Amino acid sequence: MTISSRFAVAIHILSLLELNKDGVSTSEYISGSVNTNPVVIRRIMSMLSKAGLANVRPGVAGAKLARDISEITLLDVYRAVHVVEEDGLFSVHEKPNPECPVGRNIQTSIEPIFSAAQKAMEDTLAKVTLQDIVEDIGGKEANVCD
Amino acid sequence: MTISSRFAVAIHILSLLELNKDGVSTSEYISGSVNTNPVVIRRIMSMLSKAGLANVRPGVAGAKLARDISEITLLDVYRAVHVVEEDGLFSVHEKPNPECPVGRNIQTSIEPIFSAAQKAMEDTLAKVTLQDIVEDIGGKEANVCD
DNA sequence: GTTAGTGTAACTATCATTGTTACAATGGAT
DNA sequence: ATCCATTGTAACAATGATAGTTACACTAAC
Repeated sequence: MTISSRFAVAIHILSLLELNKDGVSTSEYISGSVNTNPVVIRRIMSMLSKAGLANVRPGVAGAKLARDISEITLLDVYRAVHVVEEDGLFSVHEKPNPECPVGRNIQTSIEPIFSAAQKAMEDTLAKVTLQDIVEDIGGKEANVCD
Repeated sequence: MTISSRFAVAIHILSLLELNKDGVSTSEYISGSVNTNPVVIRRIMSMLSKAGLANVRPGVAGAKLARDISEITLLDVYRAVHVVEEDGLFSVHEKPNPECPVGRNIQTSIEPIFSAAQKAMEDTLAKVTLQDIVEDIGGKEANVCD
């Protein structure tokens, strides 16, 4: 099991929007950098747009960041692309036997721990901004895709 | 996406082995508490056995814990059932365009962060032992499944 | 009006998960 | 030695998510 690459692609997209901020970032252009189908990009872009991270308009070529990259955390991106639901990282078997002490208590015993573990992961994402990524990626690279 | 319920079931199984330590915990018996098929239990038990957390023998009815529950962390269980590979919680798109500064750097920029986030989650699991679970579940419950 | 680009539905292929049946192998009970 | 409950595992089905693809309606810049 893995968390969908949608998340990584979304980070890629937003970083590219920043580094290509003076150019026109169409889904075609972005898909060339990500190396996938433009529709995949548009689907993710739609989620980013709904989450208020990027702006796109039908008919108008090119997406733009909706906020400064220093104000977008990886947690924002992660939530935007719906890769993991709230308290939904771990799944728990649904119908344990209520006749059994273990069966009738296991869910409530485990859930807070699973929840805390998920939160620890998400807190880590919250501490990183797109700016950190872009600095790491493009700080030394002068140009954008040819 | 969710982490397989194998993990939750494994915790359930091991907790049950503890609370039923004086009884005979066959896959049939356990499956009754988990409410699933005995084969599902045997499959998970096989992983727990390989990981040195439980002992089972072909032909001999009933599994037993291989260690004291205070010495088994949820991380041990999580690793045992292979729900997430090392550095494999997040997936990264595999072939970004090397011609593009973003494409050729995104993977190495993101990976350490993904790795740290995963580690934060796993560290949380490492801090909880089966004893914590069993105390929470069965501390007040006197009996085991009828 | 033409045209490039976005939005989205629909379909495919692939994969992991979970449950199921089936059966060989094991070892305790008799 | 035989019986038989149990374990170990292969094989298969059903389900659901993912990622890619084609197709096409809709939008707005020119």
